Amino acid sequence: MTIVKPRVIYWFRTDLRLHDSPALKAALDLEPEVLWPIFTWDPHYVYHVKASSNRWQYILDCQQDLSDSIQKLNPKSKLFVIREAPQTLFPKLFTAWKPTHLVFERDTDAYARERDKVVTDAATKAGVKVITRYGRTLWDSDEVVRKNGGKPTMSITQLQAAGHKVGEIPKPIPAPDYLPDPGEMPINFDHIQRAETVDLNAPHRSLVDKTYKSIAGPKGDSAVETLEELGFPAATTPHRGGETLALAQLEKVMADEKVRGYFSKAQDKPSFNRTSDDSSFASHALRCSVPSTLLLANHGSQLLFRDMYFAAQAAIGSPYTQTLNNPYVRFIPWHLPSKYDEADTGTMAISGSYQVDSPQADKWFRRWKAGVTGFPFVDALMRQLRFEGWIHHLGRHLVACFLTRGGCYVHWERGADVFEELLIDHEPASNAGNWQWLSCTAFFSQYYRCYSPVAFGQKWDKNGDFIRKWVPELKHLDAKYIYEPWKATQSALDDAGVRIEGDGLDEGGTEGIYPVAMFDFQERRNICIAAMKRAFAIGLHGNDEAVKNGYWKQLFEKAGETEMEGLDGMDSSDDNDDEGEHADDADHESHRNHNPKGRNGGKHSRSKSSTAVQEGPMDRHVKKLKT
DNA sequence: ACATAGGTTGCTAGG
DNA sequence: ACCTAGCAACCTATG
Repeated sequence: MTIVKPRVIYWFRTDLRLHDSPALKAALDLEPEVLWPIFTWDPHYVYHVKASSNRWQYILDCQQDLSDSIQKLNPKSKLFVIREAPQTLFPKLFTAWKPTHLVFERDTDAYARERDKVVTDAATKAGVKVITRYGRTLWDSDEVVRKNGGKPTMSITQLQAAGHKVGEIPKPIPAPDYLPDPGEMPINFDHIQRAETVDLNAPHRSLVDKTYKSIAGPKGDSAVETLEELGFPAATTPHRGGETLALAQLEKVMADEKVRGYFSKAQDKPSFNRTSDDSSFASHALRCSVPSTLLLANHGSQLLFRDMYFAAQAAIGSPYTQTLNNPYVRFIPWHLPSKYDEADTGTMAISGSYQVDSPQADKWFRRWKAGVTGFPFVDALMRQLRFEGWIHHLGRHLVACFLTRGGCYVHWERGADVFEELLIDHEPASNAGNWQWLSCTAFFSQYYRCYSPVAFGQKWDKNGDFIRKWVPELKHLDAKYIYEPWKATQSALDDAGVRIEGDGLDEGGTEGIYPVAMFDFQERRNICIAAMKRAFAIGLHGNDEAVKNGYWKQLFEKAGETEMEGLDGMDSSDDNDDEGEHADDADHESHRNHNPKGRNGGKHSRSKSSTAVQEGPMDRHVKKLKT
């Protein structure tokens, strides 16, 4: 009898790190004869998930740093990057390389689980043993869900109670001090290039996409991809990714906090300008480099929210990142709703595009995205987001509230799309969860607490230094007006050398011109709060029949709602919303947007929260009326 | 059943 | 600089 020593493929995915990796430890505990550290480029992420150059650069940084760290431990090894979908690649590797084990860190999102099942089934068929561990979160999200009665964790109390039942958070595992040699890596099989026709990133590519041109890259050495290979222009972010850098930053922050006596105090006053040198770096450190357990000491509360979102995602599955079919998110008839993939009736997953039910709301959305809303604090944040791929999480609160329930009344899925594209620290579970939180569709519901684009920033930055940095048009404006330039006197504007005009969308950054504010914030705030109140009274959720079959519209109309999908803005009545050429006829019907006060929908079966997951009385009502 | 307290991180006016 | 009450009134957790 011959004893076969383990030959292990370690499959790196989002866990681009060596420290505190239970899965990597499990792989090394096998005492393998050979270990292949590999990364596979998955077309799902390349073509179906929007990402900016900054995001790609950050991920490539993480991969390159990991590869360097592996090579330091064993000069024969590195991160071998293979350009093919894992679902088609692994069955061929199992035959060609003859591994005994495949090891990886589990994910909680629906796509990854589906993909991993395909790969795991292929492994089983090929006689390869699969070992997985959790490792991205404080507790195993699936365990948390189990201890929470199989239900998603929709509050911090639930998460803490469930986490307590799961047990102690394990101590961080040190990085390994050796790695076995990689085995032979014959590529004696056909390379399947991408089959997809969809490419959500096409508009952002400036070069020809060569991502899948060859299985081992242009030099045939399985090196980390470059932005050029991916077809993206150079990144603008000053933030670099990678475990080595992130750990060094963590060490510095902890040392600083000790010196300043902040060690036990979770929160300093937010500073929107500081980034990599303060506690806010935690979010992008978490993305793929620094294990959460190492951050626990001084970022404890933030991490609990993250675990809450991951466990919610683990329980809810694919509808977690959307409204439709999601029993746990409130239905609110926001503008610019997602288009759903008609062909894919099984999951009803969002297809990435949206309906322009209101040209006005669409313009507000495009101005928000471009950082030309005419609200300087909003614009500063959105411009920093685009350039750096990072903004302070309180800044994220403000711009998210402004786009959804506290200004534009645009669907939170639009905002989540933009953050997904631009944030280098983007994680789907946290992104969707936070957008649901801020828009009061799940996790949080106090919609009358509404962030002001003027007052919120002033609390910490009276002089508007943050605005001056990112909105240079207003650099010399008196601090009295910097948050609300529409109030500035002509002489103050003249002194600052700025004119307030246009919508900021067409000109290519004309110097000395800053756009007119999109709307009167107080007015929009009141309209939105009133609309939220009526939507809460109607009480629909993402899986209610009335939402799926469109009957919701009649319910909202009966309640006298006008601030909703499809019911406004089909004329160009808004006085700020003209295209600049026909300003004179802009004031007709200017009162059209005002909500009639009065009847609210409260009488319509206020579905209690506990009925959200079942068929409520509303559903019977709807079915009856539908025939 | 019902009441009460609490909830990452709201804003404003007033002391 | 820092606190409080009032605003209008959401949901969850607990006893």
